[in-house]
Amino acid sequence: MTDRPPSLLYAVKQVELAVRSHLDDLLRADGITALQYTALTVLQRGDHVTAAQLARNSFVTTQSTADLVGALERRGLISRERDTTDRRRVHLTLTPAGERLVAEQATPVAELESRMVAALTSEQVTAFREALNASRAALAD
Amino acid sequence: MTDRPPSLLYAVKQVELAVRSHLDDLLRADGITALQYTALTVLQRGDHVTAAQLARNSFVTTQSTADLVGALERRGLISRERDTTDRRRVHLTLTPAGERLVAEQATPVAELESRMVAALTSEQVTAFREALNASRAALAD
DNA sequence: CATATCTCAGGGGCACTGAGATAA
DNA sequence: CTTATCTCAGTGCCCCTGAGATAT
Repeated sequence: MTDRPPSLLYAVKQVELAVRSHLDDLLRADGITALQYTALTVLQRGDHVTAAQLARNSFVTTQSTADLVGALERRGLISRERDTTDRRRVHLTLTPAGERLVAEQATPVAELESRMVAALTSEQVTAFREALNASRAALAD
Repeated sequence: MTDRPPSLLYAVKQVELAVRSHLDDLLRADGITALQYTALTVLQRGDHVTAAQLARNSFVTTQSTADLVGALERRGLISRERDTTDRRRVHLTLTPAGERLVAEQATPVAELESRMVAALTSEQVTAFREALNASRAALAD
């Protein structure tokens, strides 16, 4: 009976759990979760995102993102605006408070990432990033 | 304004979301979640695991794993046994039904993993695994 | 009519805090 | 007395299915 290595799927999950745990610690004072923070950074990178796009991008249903969006709106971190040309769509935008929160956390979050890959060379980090991107692309329908 | 690459933390989360989505599809017929399946594979690899060990290994509190363990016990997939020498501990073991479920899913899950890294060479897969392990180790307290 | 987006209603899983019982 | 493990109670987030309204 040879000892198989633990699966890559398990390793990915383990890293994600560790990241979430540390992110939740950083964000506890702001009263938001790691997932909510991630959504804010997505909105910061590209404006005029809708809830449906957020859902497709995260492999979940539109309904699931409704909770997320609702929580962020209640906290005044994002605003919702009906598209004037396609009135089914509701665009999400960071409020000034949302922008501020993301800006304030940028440094601590970057430090967390640096700590995560501290044992790797910059070439290894590049390869790591490419492996993650390839994995994500391969599993996207 | 240079366009920073999306963070590694985000890339890890994206891959985890994709994996979970596919795992949930595979496991829906069995009535368990991706996280519950992961717990079963941990128990398969090493017996005599306790809920507290499971919690520490997953960066969550003991209370959080209580729900998980309870759900798996209600489904008859694991059994709980009080340690005779240290009677605070409760060891978790796969039942025959639990063993069977993990065995039946081993092939589909391995195929999912193969699909994920199909675009990578075996050397790149090895490097990927090592980067994941290093990341996990760096974030473990 | 078919498709896309969003919403409402209900339910289960997962994680937290806080508090307590038991045992080492 | 201190520490570790487990349990109970309560809360909120996340995600699902199913159904429906609205717009393209």
